[in-house]
This record gives sequence, structure tokens and C-alpha cells, in this order.
Amino acid sequence: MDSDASLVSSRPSSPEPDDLFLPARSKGSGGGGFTGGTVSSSTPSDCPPELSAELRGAMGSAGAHPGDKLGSSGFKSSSSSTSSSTSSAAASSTKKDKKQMTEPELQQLRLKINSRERKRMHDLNIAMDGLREVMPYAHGPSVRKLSKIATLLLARNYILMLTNSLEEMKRLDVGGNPRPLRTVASPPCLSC
DNA sequence: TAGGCCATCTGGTCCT
DNA sequence: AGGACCAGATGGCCTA
Repeated sequence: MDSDASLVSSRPSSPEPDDLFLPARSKGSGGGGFTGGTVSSSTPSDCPPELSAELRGAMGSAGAHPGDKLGSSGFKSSSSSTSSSTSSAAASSTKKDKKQMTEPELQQLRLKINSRERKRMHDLNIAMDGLREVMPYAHGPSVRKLSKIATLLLARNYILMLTNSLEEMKRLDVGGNPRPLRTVASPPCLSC
């Protein structure tokens, strides 16, 4: 899959983060501009804040998923009926064998699992945002945020660069006479 | 319109 | 047994 390089600066953003991670392989990157498109992690369904709430809601009314746009496609719809009493039943049903579970019970279980997975992915996105924050590239409202793959690649190259710098400093320091750090500034060879 | 990126769903597998 | 992790599939949004 193309990914790999294209990936890289999917369109970093403004300045030239490109240089930062255009390292070795980087073919040419897309370059480009973007607009506010933003890929905000929070999507429609957004149950992020309180998944529990969503979960509860889901549990409460099996089927009806407020924000689950995909819900419709994901689940064979069905839902429809599912009385409220299913909640408690579903709770305990999770311990049953799936084969023995009733339709609504299975639905409840599915909702629960989906919710967990969603939360997991949201947490992952939060971590990704945290990584973006410390990455050396222009952040800003008018700047499109780095894609996930670009963030990871940039992070990798950044770490490599810092590592090289550190080694360089150590090397120069070994001689005994400490030198001003500025002399160490090695060209960011993120490609290596 | 095609391609890229993303969120979500889902089933399987591994771990506690 | 239940939860975490993973990868494939699907569909939406956005940009060139």
C-alpha cells in the first residue's frame, strides 16, 4: 500500500515540518495545504466523555444508540423491540454461553464490547494528540493536525535526531573540556 | 471523482 | 470469564 511515504507528511502543515521527516525515503510527500478540515477525533457518535453514560444508555435501551450512526449498519438493526427488562438480563447473560444468549442479550453484549473498543480508540487518540503536542511542527487553529502515521514517523525521526545530538554532545565532552552546547548542534539528520 | 484519513463495528486471539 | 489488543471491513468526510 502506498502508505509509507505518502504518509509521511500527509500535509504537515505550515512551516516545513517536511524537512523534519522527509528523511531518507520520503518520496516527496504531498505537501499541500489543508484547511480546517480537521479530523477531530470526536465524531458524531462522540460518546467520549462519558462512555459510561452511553453504555448505560445502551444498556438501558438495548438497540437505541443515540450517536451510533454506524450502529444501524453495524448491527443487523433489529433492535426495534427489546424491552427495558433486557438490561438486567443482559448483564447476567454475559456469563452465559453465546449460543444460549437471546438476540437482545447478544445485542447488549455487542454494544458493551463496541463501547469498550470505542473508548480504547479514543484513549489512543488522546495519546496521539499528546504526542503531537510535543512534536516540533507548527500547531495552530489554522494548521491541520498531523495524521497519525505522520505523527509517528515524525516522532521517530525526532527521537533519532535528539539521540544523535546527545551522542554528539557526549563525544565532544569526553575530551575533558566542556564546550558550549551550541557547537554541538548537529544538522537534524532525521533521515538516519 | 479518486485517494487519503479517520471512526466504528466486529470477530479472533491473547492475557489476567 | 472478561477485558485488552489487533486487524479487516465498511462508510463518511475532505482535498486535489
